[in-house]
Amino acid sequence: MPRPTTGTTTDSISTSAPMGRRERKKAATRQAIADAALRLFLERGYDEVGIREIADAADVSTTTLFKHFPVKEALVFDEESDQESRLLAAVRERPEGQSIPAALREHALTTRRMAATDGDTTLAVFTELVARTPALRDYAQKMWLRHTTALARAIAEESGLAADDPLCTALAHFALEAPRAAYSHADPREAVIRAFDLLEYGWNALSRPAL
Amino acid sequence: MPRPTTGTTTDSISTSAPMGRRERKKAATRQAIADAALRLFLERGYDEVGIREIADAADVSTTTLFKHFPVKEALVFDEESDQESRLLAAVRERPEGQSIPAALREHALTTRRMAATDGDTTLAVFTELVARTPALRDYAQKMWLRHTTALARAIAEESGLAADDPLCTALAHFALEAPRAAYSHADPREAVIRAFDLLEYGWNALSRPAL
DNA sequence: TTCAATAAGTGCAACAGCTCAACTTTTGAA
DNA sequence: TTCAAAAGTTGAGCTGTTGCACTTATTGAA
Repeated sequence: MPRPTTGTTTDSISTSAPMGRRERKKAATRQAIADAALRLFLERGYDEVGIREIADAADVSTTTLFKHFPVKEALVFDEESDQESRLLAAVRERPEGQSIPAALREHALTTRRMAATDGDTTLAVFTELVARTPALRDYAQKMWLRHTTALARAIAEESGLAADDPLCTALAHFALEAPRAAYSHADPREAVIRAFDLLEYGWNALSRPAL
Repeated sequence: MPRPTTGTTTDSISTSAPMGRRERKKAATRQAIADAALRLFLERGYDEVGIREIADAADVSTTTLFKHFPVKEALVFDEESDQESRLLAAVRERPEGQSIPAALREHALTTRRMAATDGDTTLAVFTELVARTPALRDYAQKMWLRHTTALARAIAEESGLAADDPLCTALAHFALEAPRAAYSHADPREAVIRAFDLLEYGWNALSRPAL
């Protein structure tokens, strides 16, 4: 998910704990690096900007940069844990009567890159950057897949199946893969919908063995 | 898929065309590189062996090595096109009355890493190498995913759906992802079976709109 | 047989991403 | 005030990978 601004800001973080000077400085450094990186990436393209250059622009050493971001791709994606929360919430707090796959479909359509370009140009440009850069696409995909386990657990709880039922893992994994499967289609949105149809029918047939 | 021998061999290739000296030498060089690489990898682990060392062992320059194999991971996996053929054949030549997902499940169970350690220790050791090395796991996965398009087309032909029906893409993609979804389970075999159950029910419900 | 075109291979330098070890500064608290 | 941990720096260096200029070997045709 994109960061809200590109300008150098010392954004307060949503945690209410009043962090000390130390933490604030650390956050500021991190932010400066991320801002510099995003600006350069948008200007010239991801592959055209090197780590050393970003470090220079943020006025830190490359070593420091890598202490804040484990790999180059991570400079682009922040807030991974927030995403996981939203994903799980989409399942847990879905409307009455909505199936789990249906909730996941909705979440996929509104969140992940499927969002129609509504207003926010910054977001649109950011999205385009990711879409155009294979390394970033791959990384984004892996990011989502990292949440498979948590999602599978949530699915198990919601459905009453055993926590380690392979069916839950399979649904979780496939649901997170769906946008990628749809990526190369003429109409990705439609492709996502159909992919979830597949999952929904299968799930409904299998998740209530009692019926 | 593993290569049959580790010893340096100038294996004849199954193509009947009597290749000239040039092509033969090229193939021999390639084989020497791959053999050296595999031997070293098995001895000391993938990450512990560098490109320069492999090139030395095969007595070629690193430049030459990269002319034969585009990336380090490719040193381990050969015969990618053969795999694709077998995958497509599994769908096209499935027994009468067997559904497409069922055929894919069977193929997944008998081929990819699911094979019980039956006899061939070389294969077992090779499989273990891949399983233990994240970079190789990822690469193997990408390899399979590269066949999504071809598989989707085969599925479309066999089912009578439109060639670009998203349902075919989705099934193809999910079927190729299934082993990975199952990877971390206590009983991966069982997990693969259940994952394909999900796909099979969904597919059967959706692939015959006329019924 | 000769010869030019082509492909394979070489050597080396360089770049990009990333890590390591040793060292300095800042900071929070005792 | 003191002191250990955390944050940051420096600089060297490793690894995968590429570009470039160059040498050979093989081949198909003249």
